[in-house]
Amino acid sequence: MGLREPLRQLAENCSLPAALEAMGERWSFLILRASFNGYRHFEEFQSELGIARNILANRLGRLVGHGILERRPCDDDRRKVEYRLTDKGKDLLPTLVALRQWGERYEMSGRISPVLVDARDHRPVAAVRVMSHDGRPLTTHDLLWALPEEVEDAKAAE
Amino acid sequence: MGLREPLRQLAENCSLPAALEAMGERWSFLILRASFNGYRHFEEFQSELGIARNILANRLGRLVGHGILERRPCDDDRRKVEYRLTDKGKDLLPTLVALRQWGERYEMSGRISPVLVDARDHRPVAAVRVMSHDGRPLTTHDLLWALPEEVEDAKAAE
DNA sequence: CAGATAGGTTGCAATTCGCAACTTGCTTGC
DNA sequence: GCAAGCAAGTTGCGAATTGCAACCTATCTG
Repeated sequence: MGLREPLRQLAENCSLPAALEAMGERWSFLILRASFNGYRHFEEFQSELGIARNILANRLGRLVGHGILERRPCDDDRRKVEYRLTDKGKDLLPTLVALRQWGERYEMSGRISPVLVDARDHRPVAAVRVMSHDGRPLTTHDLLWALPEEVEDAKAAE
Repeated sequence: MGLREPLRQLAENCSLPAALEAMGERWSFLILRASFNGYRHFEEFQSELGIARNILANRLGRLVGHGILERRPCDDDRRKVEYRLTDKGKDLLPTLVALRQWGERYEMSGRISPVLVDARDHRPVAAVRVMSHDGRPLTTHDLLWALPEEVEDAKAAE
C-alpha cells in the first residue's frame, strides 16, 4: 500500500471509523459471536459472557440501534425478548472470522480452541484473505487506495 | 452455524477474546490503518487521527507489547522513533479490510470513501469472504464449530 | 546558544465500566 | 388466584479509562 489515503480526510471520508462506531465498543464483537452461535436471549448472553447486566442492556440497545440485531418480544412467553442477527449483522461474519483466525494464529500459544469447519465435509474453512477481483491473493504491497472515479470498472476491463 | 460452540468455555478456549485483548481498544484499529497507510511517527499518528497524546502513547506501547508494531529509534534523527508493522501486524489486513468493506456498505450512505484497488489493474479488490478449503463461498448456515480432533484433515480427504 | 521539534509524561475533569441491588411484568405451581 | 420465581431490564455508586492541556527532556537547526 504505497500511497497514503488521499489528503487527511481519513476520519471524514473513511468507512472504518463508521464501522467502529457500530462495533468498536468493548463487548460488541463477543455479543455478535454469541449471536452467530445461536444465543438470543438477554439471560443467555449474560450468563455466557459474564458481562454486567447494564452494559449488556446498553450494548444490545446499541447493536439494535445500528441495525445489527433485531429486537423482538417472544409470543409464547411474553417475558422474553429475542435478539436476532439482521442481514447487516450477518455480513459481519467475514470480519469476525478474520479476527478469530488471527487470534487463533498469534494469541493462542498452547491452548486449543474450536475451529470453524465447512458443515459439508468437516474440513476447516480457508484463511480469510484479501483477493483481487479474479481471485488472486493480494498482500499489502499489491494494494492502493483510489477514489471512485479512478477505479477501473468491470465494463472497461472486460 | 447450527451448533453452539462447545460447552461455555467461550471465554477460555476461544481466540476471539484473545484477539480483542490486543486490538479491542478504542483507537487500535485506526492506528493500525494509519500504519498500513505508511504512517510511522508519533506526531504523524497524532495529527492525523486527532487522538490525545497520552492515549496514543499508551496504544502504541500496547501494540508494540503485543508484537503488532515494532518500535525503532531513527538513526538519522535521534529524536524520532519509527513504529512499523510486524508480520503479525500485517496479518491483520484481512480483518481490517473486512471491517472497512462492511462499513463502506452499510454505514456510508451518501458519502464516498476511497476504495482499495489492486495496484496491477486498478480494479477494486473482491469482497472479503469466508470460503471453504477449495474456494466455495460459505454462509452462516454452512458452518460448524469442531474441536481439532473432529476435523477432517487434508490427508484423510484427498 | 536560542529556538524549534519529536516523543513523550503529568494532573485533572469527564465519561464509561462493572458490580450489586432493586424493579416491573409475566408465568408457573399449588 | 396467590405466592414464588423468572426475564429483562434500571439504578446507585465506586473504580477504571478517556481526553484535554500543560509540561518535560533530548535532540536538531540556524
